Amino acid sequence: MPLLADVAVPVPLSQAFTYEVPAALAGEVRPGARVLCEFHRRKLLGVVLAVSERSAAIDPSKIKPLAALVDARPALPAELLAFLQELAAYYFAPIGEVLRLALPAIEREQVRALKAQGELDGVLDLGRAKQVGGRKVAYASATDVVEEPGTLRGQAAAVLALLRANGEQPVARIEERFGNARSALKKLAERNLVTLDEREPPRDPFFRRAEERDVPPELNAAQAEAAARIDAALAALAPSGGGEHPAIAQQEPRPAGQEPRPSAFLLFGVTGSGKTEVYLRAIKSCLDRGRGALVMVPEIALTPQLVARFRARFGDELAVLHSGLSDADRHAMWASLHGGKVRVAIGARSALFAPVPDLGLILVDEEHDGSFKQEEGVRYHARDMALLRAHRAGAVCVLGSATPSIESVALVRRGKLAELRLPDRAHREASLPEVSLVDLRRFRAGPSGDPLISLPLHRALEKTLAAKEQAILFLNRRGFAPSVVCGSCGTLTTCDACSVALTYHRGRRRDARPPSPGGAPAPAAPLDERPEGGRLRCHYCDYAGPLPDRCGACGARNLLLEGLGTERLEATIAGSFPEARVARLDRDVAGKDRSQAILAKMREGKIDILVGTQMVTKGHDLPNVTLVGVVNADAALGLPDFRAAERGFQLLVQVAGRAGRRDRPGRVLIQTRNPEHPAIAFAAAHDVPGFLEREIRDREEVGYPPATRLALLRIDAVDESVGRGAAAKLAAHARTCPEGASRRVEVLGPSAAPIARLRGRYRFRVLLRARDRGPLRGALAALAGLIRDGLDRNARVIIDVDPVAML
DNA sequence: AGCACGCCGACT
DNA sequence: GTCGGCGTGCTC
Repeated sequence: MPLLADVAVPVPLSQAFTYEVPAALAGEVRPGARVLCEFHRRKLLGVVLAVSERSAAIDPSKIKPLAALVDARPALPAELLAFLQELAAYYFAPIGEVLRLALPAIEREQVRALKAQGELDGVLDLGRAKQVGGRKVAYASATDVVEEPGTLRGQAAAVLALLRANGEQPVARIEERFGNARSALKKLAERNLVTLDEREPPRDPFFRRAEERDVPPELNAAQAEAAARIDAALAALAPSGGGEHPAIAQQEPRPAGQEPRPSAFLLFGVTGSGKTEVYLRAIKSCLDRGRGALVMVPEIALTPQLVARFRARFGDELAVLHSGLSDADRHAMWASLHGGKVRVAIGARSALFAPVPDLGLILVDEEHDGSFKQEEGVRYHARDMALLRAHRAGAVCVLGSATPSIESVALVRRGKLAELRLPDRAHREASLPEVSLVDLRRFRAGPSGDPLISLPLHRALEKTLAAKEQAILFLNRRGFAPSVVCGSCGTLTTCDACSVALTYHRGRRRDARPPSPGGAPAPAAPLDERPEGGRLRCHYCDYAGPLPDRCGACGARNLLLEGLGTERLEATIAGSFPEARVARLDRDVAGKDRSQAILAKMREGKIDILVGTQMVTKGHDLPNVTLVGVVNADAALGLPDFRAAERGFQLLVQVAGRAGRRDRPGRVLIQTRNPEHPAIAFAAAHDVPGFLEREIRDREEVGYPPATRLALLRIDAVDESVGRGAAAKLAAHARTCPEGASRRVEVLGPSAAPIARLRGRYRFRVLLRARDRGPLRGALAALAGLIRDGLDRNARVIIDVDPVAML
């Protein structure tokens, strides 16, 4: 019987493909290793899932041999490989695409080896795989040979002197100083005065400057209790499989139902209660037991300050994975984990796939955060998958938050997570801020004239400035004016490709112009008063264009800029408080490092009022901020999404947590037209458990998660009727499949998506809802078949299991 | 996805 | 008369 390998290839198909393992590679091809294989007249980089001696299940004449082995040692350890396969099955995602999430770049060394075998002839790009490492750099160093006096001239003499003085140098560095030093070096080398050699430059995958080690602080009682419970769970883990080489020892997943005691936790701790210190202790005790740990944080939370805190405790034991990494650095991080040199990884969503050796602990900080859900490609939820990976690996998982997700709270109630509470702020003197609601129906506009800057908010800002303290104004809308409306016919200017309003962005900052005196409540500025150089932008596609001078529908020259975005808020505030230093923090002003720079200025007290979107919510410890104003709390609550209240609540609590962190009491003003809304009322009362309790009951009532499970089919097509037809066909199929027919799976729709057109494609949805996961999976399997070969090819269908964004 | 094969319009 | 449009079939 032939030796056959199941290989996943990077195509959007869920099956693996069978290849024959050539005799020459028989002992070396192992699961998790990358291979080159011919696939439909192309050569692709695949991953071996399994190898076995067996008779082929398909026509043996179709089976091709593997072309080459790329990894001597499998790139994906068994634990990770098995986890990825389960993830692919869970999300009905093509296995090849899922594996790609976890694969490292190819080392140039490997490429060279393959070229030598002639296997890369005709392969243009290795399936877009990045290449790193193995870049040889030439170094020059002086020998002990002494030159004959007077034989060296000018540059050669200077270069030699430099090498003798400073020791070995990269040739490139010498060239920086001496132009083309190459010829001089060649001459020197000929006379044996210098040696040249080529090798890989040493790469320090970590930060150059060493972080000073900290001294672990004393824990308070709650922290100590939490740390002890996590430690007990770690102690109960199966002993690490690692002998001499912990990274190579690969652990078999423990059979289900054999869990001795809780191994997954929800760490529910209010802002400032010291969750991070509990994480640090947990990691320490995990490392002490010889196992690796993985820390996941939301995208924006991975700041230098946070990393510094971890590095202060773990030094070079820490691999930091983030989007700003170069390919080479990313690979170096990957390799140091894979090789077992480093056992702790910290990163955002994608760190879920880090090859942490002998995984013993996964921490998910701010587990409620929406950025853990990947919203394109493989739509996985990193928090859910963290629980799965930990479970499979026989590791402990800790989810932490001050405002836990309803899902996690439900898991606690079902006994799947053990709850750990940190009820107090770590610094006792820091008290919770005083929250007051401003009912916008009852309060008029303040002196600025804008109804969204009420008199109480205006007065509070004045007071804060007078006390030389800082304020944050939170507004969930970018741009200057969120909508542009014709004053004559009322037509809203929308994007040509998307069915959404275009936002007016003023763009380049001009001097803030004071509002018209007398404070006329004019949310809409007349056309001729608006600054030059603004553009209309679509926040959903990349469209940006000039503001037309007349209405596209009726031709009237009467377009009005309506509503308030962060740009306009910044300008209005600057106009109303000319003595204050006002800055803005949103996606438009903040490139990667800019936001850190703005927050740093804030921390240094060089800003008095910071205006911004979500980004200000996560701003780290800003001790002098005593006022937080939520300009329009209703904006987040009105979305057509069953999670709108939950998200709004989390946002309010998080933003309120920015106020008054040290000795100064903080104050939070929440402006709303709906003060009775539970999200607002409970946030104002600092009553997180109360909100969770109520929200979980509401979800049960309306039959949404966590009371039920959802899968969303998103259908889109350039042609509206094609999309509509495909959606109808899918819905009909879902209703007639066994699970649909028996009503174990409820089918809602088809319906047009809330954003009915996006990037030129019409969008439809079909929602599947079930009490249990099993039937839902059954229905999805049936639909996956239909999607594969029963639909109009011009319609795209995306299956979103456990959807978060319902738009 | 990609890449071929396969049948119908405007061009050197 | 060809070059080339993208419809659909298939990939071990």
